[in-house]
Amino acid sequence: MDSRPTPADASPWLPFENRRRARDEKRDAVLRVAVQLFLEQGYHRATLNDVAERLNITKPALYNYFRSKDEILYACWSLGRELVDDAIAAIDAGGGPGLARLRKLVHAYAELMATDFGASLVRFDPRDLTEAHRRIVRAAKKKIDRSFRDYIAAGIADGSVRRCDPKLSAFAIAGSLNWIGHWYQRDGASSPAEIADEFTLRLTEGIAATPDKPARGGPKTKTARKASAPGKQGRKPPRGGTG
Amino acid sequence: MDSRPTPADASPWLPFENRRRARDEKRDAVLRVAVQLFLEQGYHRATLNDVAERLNITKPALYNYFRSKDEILYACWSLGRELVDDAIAAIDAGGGPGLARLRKLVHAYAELMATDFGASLVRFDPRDLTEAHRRIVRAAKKKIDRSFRDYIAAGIADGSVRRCDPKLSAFAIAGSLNWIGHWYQRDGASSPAEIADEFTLRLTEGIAATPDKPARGGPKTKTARKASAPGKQGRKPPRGGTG
DNA sequence: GCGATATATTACCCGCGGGTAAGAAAAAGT
DNA sequence: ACTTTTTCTTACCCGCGGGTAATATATCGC
Repeated sequence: MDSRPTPADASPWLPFENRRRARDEKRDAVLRVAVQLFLEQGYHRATLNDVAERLNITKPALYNYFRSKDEILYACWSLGRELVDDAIAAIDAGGGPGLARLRKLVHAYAELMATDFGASLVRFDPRDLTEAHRRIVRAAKKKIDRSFRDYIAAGIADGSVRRCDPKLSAFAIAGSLNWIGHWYQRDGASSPAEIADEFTLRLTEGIAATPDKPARGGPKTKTARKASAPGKQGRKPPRGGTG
Repeated sequence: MDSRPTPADASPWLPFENRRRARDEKRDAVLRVAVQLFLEQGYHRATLNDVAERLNITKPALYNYFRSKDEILYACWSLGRELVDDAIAAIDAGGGPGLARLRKLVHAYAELMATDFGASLVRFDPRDLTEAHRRIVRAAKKKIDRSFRDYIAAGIADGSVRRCDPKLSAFAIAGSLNWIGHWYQRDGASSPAEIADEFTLRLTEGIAATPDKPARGGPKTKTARKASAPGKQGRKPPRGGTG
């Protein structure tokens, strides 16, 4: 019985059936629900009871997988961090002129901001974490910021980017991207891919060395529909469905 | 004794002296301290006891001026809103080409983000407010967004701005500005004026119709040191001192 | 001075929510 | 089938913090 493929987003704790999945899967399920709830209600308003309820379990069961609420928060953030790190690693490995790398990063980051774990990078408050975790967060953010600046600086060096202050330019670009995590919603007018395409263009055309002739034909953004970022992304679908 | 001119940022409730100031001044003092604490610790971590303590009073005394914690939050936000609205009104009154108005708005908004009440516009979570207040917040944000879009659209119409999607461009610009409210700190490397100058340039050069030849000489940002935005800003110093 | 009003204090309530203890129910080992 | 181990539930603790009641102290009009 029960040959249904489990709706992919469903809880592994089916109301009273086969509870036999691996521990890690359950842990992941907790995180998926938690990040969703934390984003939806805000960390402080979302209670562990809420999280448990959505999983068809009770609060204390969560403590089999996590030691505290803030550890769950950190784990969510941590998954998002992995995604960014992978993206950066892939770009670094790829090489190319500074501007090209910057654009890849902008594109990948923009798409990330439209995912739950990606958004958690910018919507969670580090002050809710322990000092130890907070240090890690600070370091990770610094690293991301560094990537933006390095690509810009590299671009200036290799001539693909106009002279500018890499620090403030990075702030401007990253700020714009981070904000996506605050306003993007699945039922919005633009798809993540469209947003990423558009932002990649807009945020880099200002500092690109070559004027770049931005689509004289019209403001249509659906030019680069070809799934954009090739590798890196498909590894761990943050929650494939329509949401 | 005690002829000191009260350090300007100090509490009107001096430990045990002349408590005789006007009600509104005290209310304002509550808000000044509250917004500071809410930003510094986060709304949920900051307790009313904390607020009261910094004012040399006790928690229940606050209830002479506000009915609840979230009302204080709203009042803080509301002050920030006034500042933006004033800025927009001044720009609208001034007229000029779309790009010029957009730049004025960017500049004013950037400087606002470096103030407590300005930052509260983007760092407070509307979900902490009552539904009624939340609606007001939504409307206000929509209005601000509208201004950005309108200036861009006007710029496209009058030829000062290149063709682009006003909606996404506004998102990109506003996002970048909003993010200032998250990273700016008084002891940072750049002053609000410098940041505002730099962002005004960077965020609009991409969509400006005239290439604008951005300072070929070098990445020095102090070019536009001439107090930038003329009127509108000096009216109500958000807290003049060095902070 | 004296009563009325505004403003502050002390002492308290209480609900919410993170976290825990003890034990039931599955799963797994043998 | 039995024990052992893991996982989950029921029932609870308790501290924090928003909010209130009752009362005291200024302040002001007279």
